Amino acid sequence: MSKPKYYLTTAIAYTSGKPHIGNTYEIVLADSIARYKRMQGYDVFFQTGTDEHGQKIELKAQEAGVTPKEFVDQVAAEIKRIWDLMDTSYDKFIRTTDADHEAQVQKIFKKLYEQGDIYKGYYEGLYCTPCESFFTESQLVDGKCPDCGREVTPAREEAYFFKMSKYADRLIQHINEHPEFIQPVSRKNEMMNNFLLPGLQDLCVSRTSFKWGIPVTFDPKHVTYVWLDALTNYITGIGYDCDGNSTQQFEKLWPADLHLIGKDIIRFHTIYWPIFLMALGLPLPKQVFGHPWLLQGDGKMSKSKGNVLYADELAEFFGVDAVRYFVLHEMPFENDGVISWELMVERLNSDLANTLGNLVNRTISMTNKYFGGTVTCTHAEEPVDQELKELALAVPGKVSAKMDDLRVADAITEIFSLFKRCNKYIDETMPWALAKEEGKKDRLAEVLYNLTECISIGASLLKAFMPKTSEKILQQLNAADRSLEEMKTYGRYPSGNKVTEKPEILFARLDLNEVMAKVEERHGKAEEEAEPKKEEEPGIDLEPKAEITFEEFEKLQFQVGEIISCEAVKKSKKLLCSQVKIGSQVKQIVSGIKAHYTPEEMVGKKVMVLVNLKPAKLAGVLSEGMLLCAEDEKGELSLMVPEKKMPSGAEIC
RNA sequence: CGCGGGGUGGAGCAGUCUGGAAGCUCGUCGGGCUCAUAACCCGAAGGUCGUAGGUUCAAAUCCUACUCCCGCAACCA
Repeated sequence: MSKPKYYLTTAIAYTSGKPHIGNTYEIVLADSIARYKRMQGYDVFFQTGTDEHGQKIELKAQEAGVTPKEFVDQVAAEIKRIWDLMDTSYDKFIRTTDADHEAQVQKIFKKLYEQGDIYKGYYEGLYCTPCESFFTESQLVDGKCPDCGREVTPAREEAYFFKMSKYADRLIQHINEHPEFIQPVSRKNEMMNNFLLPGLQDLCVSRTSFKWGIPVTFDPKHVTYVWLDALTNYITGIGYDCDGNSTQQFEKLWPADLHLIGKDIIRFHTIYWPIFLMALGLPLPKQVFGHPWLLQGDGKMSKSKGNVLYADELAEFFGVDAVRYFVLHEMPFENDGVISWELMVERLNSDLANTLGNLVNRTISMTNKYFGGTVTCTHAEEPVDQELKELALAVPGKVSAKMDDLRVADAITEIFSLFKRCNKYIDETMPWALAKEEGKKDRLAEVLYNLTECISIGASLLKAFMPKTSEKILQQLNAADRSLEEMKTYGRYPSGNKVTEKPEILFARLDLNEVMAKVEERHGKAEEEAEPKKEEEPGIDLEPKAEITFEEFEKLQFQVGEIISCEAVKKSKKLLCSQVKIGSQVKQIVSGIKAHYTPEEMVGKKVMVLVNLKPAKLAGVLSEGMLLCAEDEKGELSLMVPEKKMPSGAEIC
């Protein structure tokens, strides 16, 4: 009998920049599931990849002075490098710029158009011509363009739309009949109540405002807009063909067993994607799991600096498996999790170094010390062994149960409960005391045998989560990796085997202060390098603006202003509201610099103010001018202050 | 009234759907042990479960209002 198949995917990563630890979490989570399913005997196919089209990438590429393709090639390579670094066992890495994907998307678009699911319509909104952007009523500021403040005009852009409503009833029925379809279940009601039941809006599936996308074959000024391009990767990646010539692989793998995605895109995967599939006459994926997010806690550490955590940097400090352990174990099932350097160090020390590493180390050391490394099963049993053995036999089943519910963190906890029990067992049996009594040699051997056996089972279970560590432990114990089936019998470790003579430290304890010092040193360095070495400073080139006359320049009135008080604007995240004394008058000015200056440090500063700017409301607060700042490519801001002491109100000209 | 999530001992979380003795891991303190990576084992302290009402014999759990925090969006004059 052939093995049952299991097809799982991650969302494809958007190639606008280097993926941070939160993005990396998803692929590691998927990897642990894929590996565990393989252990359970499934024929697993695991697909991941990159989403490479869109206006944002077009812009980023332009900024970087390269073609969009060059840009995404580079980012996709970086993403792949990190996925590989994290030891993820994906079978296919699809890119939406792959020729076969693009060809299928074009065919799918055409087919859906021909069968009437896609129609040509107009994307309507308020348009700001200079900015080339559409806005909704609510986005406008004082009825004007939020970007440039100019008038907007009602306008419409030609676009293709997908008729979502046509399939809504079928989808509602499907969701109701398949309670396992949306995971966690709490998300199901959200989708139903917010989107499905009120009535679905048709989805815009093409754009004419940018070029970097898959062209619509029969109307080339349009490119396919994101979801029809991105979601279809799940079928094109395994050989779907719209004309009916799909590969055998596709026939075997589809429908997918699991789409693993971030909770932010659940809507697209549980509503639009199923509807696209219905339109194509394909079965729906069996399950969509929207995992929570990994957030970076403790923004205090270096708020204004880039304290974004990246998988490769974390791996450098802690090792790949420690990072995998952290993200897998620390992530709650439904709520968002937190990651920080401090928490990483704490987890590594307590779980990996103390509980696991030290257990392996002390067991091997004792075996060497008392028996020259030979592990012997003497059957000198005692009642105290029973509990340990029972647990060792029970744990694999518990792990499988947790994994079937996608509760990866809980599954790992189950494995570690076995290691903890082993540590306790050592205390209960006191091998060092047995060693002193000549008549207890057999008992001592049996105790060490039990430990070796239990650690072997635990290590084999770890394979899905920490593959390298699993391998290392088994090697040190000279034990075979065992299958889940083999874990059902106790005592498979061959009596008479020898463990390694020199146990290698699996996870070294780390000192938090040292780690933090290193982190600061590194991040501090990066800044220093950018600051004082002026020769190496790359400089920033801006898009040149149109020339202006001196008369035009003279219309602008700049003066020195003294900030006499400053407070944060409530209900806004980035705004500070300052009272600025300019000569004898005081103006209220709102600025988007909360991330860079605290209200306290603002007070007393003498700054450069554009005084005669038309007042406007920001977040409901009146602003009567503008504080001038320099901004670097990272968005760091620096207020412009006079180089010598100047009175408030002094003209800047 | 933009959308969504959340407030449970010092930290990170479970428990909330399906009310019924507040639990886990870490940290702290005390004790034990010495094979081991100052580790391991045992014990203890520490919580009005965000606030205020309500339903109930019984509320962390259900209902209402309020409040604070986070992510996205917006704001960046």
